[in-house]
Amino acid sequence: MFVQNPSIDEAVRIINSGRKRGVVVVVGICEVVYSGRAAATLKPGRRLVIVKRDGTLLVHEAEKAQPKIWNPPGSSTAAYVEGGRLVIKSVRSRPFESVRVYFSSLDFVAAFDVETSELELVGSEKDVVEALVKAPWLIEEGLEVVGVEVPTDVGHIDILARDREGRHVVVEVKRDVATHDAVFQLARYVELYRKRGERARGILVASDITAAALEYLRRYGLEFVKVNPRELMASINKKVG
Amino acid sequence: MFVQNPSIDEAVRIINSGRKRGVVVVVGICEVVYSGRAAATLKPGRRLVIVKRDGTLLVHEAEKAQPKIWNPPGSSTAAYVEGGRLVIKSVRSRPFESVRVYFSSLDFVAAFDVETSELELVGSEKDVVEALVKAPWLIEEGLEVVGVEVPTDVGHIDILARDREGRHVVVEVKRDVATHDAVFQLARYVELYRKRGERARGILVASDITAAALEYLRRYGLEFVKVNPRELMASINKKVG
DNA sequence: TAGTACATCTCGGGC
DNA sequence: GCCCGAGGTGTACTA
Repeated sequence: MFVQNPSIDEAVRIINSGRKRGVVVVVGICEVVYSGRAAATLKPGRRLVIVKRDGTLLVHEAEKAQPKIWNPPGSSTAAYVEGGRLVIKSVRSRPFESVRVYFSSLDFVAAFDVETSELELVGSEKDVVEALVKAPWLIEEGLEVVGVEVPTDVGHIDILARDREGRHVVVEVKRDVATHDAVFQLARYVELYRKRGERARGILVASDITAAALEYLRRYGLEFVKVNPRELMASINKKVG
Repeated sequence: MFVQNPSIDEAVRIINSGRKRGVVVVVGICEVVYSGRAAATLKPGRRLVIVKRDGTLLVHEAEKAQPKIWNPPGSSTAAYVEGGRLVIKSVRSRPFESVRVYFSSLDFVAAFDVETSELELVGSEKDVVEALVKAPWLIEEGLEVVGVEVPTDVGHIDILARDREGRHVVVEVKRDVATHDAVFQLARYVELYRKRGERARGILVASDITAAALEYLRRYGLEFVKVNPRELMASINKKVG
């Protein structure tokens, strides 16, 4: 169901009724006004506007992955006519944010029966942690896992373990390049034990680490173990079947 | 330039040539395979696929603001025919990631002369910092700004100042609710001075703060000043004109 | 609902 | 190109 060079009334009808079926796509020359936590306006230009059935509004341009202006799911989005122009207005309540799209000309309007499906993603940090729990020897020989996602006063410890000498080992996992933030995070956890006078080691497990982060790591007496998430997943799948 | 129920050859032509002009929109039943740092597949379903002239590939469904699958700007994205089916393939080099969209049926293909424009956003953290630099008394009476975005070993200090007693004051600014992360960040900066034996205070400026963050703040001997970004911007505009 | 942490985050600025 | 941090981040999960 779509219309080239639609009349304004047709456009309003398609946007308001077609949206429920899935996704509405509108292309035309428009101004966009955003006002909420911040504020911005887009001068007249041809843009791709998407309205989804969950209230999502996206205003895309010819570059970049992110929409220039948007309102997230749960927004109240609808079309109407004002001063002879098509207007799409979207309002989000908390925090309050409003987006209005004023069309001066319409190239195209269409509603599509697009659906939503489940995505099973493999390789997220959670998967990496799970894999390491199953194969802690990949971090260090003789490591015994004591806990996963252990809550502390200053955040969650990804993996808590004991080494062969019975020392606490805090393991912080990053699926890609670790920055100094990860080091400070790890340092906070290790500090909890060291303050209590207990011997504790900290190991940062990541696919790589920035030079600055590595320096801090050494300074704090922490360790780095390089683990490639892809290879890790592969080796685990091989082992486990 | 658009075609309903296009032939596969038409679709390939429109996608590969029309993309350069701006944005190509394809709707049809497709399977999607993503493989890279992580991996995922989408079972056959009707989806909205967008190809941008900068190589961006977006696979959208009927809900959520984010695409289910995507490849960012700079990817090599192109269409071709394989086994009688339209395939859109997108490859990103570093890190390597590949997305392939296999269409079993096509509802719609179109290329639009969408452009890109400049967005002037008002109310970002940078704006808040600038406003506070102009009106430091809103943080504390008698505060003298010494530096902005001051680089340190552990990150950039938003605002560096001196109080009436000549003490260093590190100001960390968050435009919305500050979490414990902001506190730890601030603590890192203040620690730099305190370690050197210099007296230093730390002030977290934000529109609000979580209970947990406030507790850490007190524990570290740091302070919180509530500043509403919108009111701040308004008051500054009034003052400055 | 608020708080927390992850994301194939994306994006822009600095060096 | 790497590094770093903000983002109107969005998204899922949990208490």
